[in-house]
Amino acid sequence: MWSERGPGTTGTTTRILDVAERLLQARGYNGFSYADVATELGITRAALHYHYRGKAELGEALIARYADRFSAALADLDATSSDAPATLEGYAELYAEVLGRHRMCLCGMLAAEYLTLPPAMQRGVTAFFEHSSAWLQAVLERGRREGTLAFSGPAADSAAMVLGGMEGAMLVSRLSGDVDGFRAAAARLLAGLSTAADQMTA
Amino acid sequence: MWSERGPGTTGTTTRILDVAERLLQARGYNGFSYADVATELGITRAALHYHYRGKAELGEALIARYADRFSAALADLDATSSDAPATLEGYAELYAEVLGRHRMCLCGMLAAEYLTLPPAMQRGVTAFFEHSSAWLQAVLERGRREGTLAFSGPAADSAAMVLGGMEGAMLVSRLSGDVDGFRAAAARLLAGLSTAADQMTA
DNA sequence: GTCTATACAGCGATAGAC
DNA sequence: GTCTATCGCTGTATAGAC
Repeated sequence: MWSERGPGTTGTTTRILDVAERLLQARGYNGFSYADVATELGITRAALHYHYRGKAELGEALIARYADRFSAALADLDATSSDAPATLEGYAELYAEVLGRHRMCLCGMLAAEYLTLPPAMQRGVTAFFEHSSAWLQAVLERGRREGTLAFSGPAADSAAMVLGGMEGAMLVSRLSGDVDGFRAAAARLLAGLSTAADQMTA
Repeated sequence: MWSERGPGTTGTTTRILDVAERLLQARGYNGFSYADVATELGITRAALHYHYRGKAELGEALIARYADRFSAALADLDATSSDAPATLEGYAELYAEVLGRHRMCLCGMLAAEYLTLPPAMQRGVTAFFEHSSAWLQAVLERGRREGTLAFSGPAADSAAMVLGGMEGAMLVSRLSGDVDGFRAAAARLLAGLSTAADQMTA
């Protein structure tokens, strides 16, 4: 589970990030408070300010850690997937895992609240999507070269379709908690890119 | 423009809804206040409470009006489109118009904040997506019967793909204000459903 | 229908003791 | 590293005058 912290680090800073991350992914940046985090950890708001100067700094740290973890998961997909379609299936599964824990993608959530975020957080969110989009474009172009993927027009357009499709399917599926519905929608989306014979029967 | 109010009704209640709607679509339910709406209208917060008992009631009214307007736009597409692919293109254009005004779909925004919403608003959001999904399924099945659309598996899966794809592409495109990018991604998504010869070159 | 005035809870943040 | 205490601000909401 790329999205879950192992039992490795148990320092206060890590525990703060873990609690705040869950609250942010479930309720949004404007939907949780320092008090929520502190109460859950059994400490006071003032103690939180020792670790993170303010909510904005906490937010920046959350984006940075999430982006690093996601980036590592993408690199792992590159290293272990047999071909481009398998890479894309693995990509969809990253989102499915998050949704299975009743959460929204952290940066997808922040994208909705974008106009209310501190500038540094806005930059982090933008960078996350640019990085994801660039990675997707590379996968798509590789697949087209390999002959395992087929699509017309710029790879950037199809990358935007896949990225947006994952975020949006997640956003809507979370309302009913329907992870299987998400997987089915994601599979349909990717089937439109595949050259495999089962693309119409998958 | 289905998403824009004409100069017809200029009553205070309508003007309140117009201002609050724009704030909600831009900043989210937890991202604007009664004071924001009142200030922009040049009245006090207390006056707002005369028209809407509380923020929750205002939110319910916003969802109801938006859902009605959207529903009417869908009915109009049914009545005026030549075939299923044209209907889907019109559907995508509804979202493009909203995005062109630098807004997120009202219910897509509320989907992100879902867990923080009053129960009555949650029901409204759920109903909006169920209605949209049912409409999309009907369009897809009609297109498959007509031979203008091709997809495998339950229509519900492809409907979820289209619905989620629109919401997500919107969510991400709004960060950079790239309406053309949205249109391109939406076109790629719909191309995967079409039986038309230009689906690989559109 | 809109105002002033006010109540009260919650927020993020800081100072200073331990 | 965590506490208590407190500040200033903003949030929603209400009472009562006009």
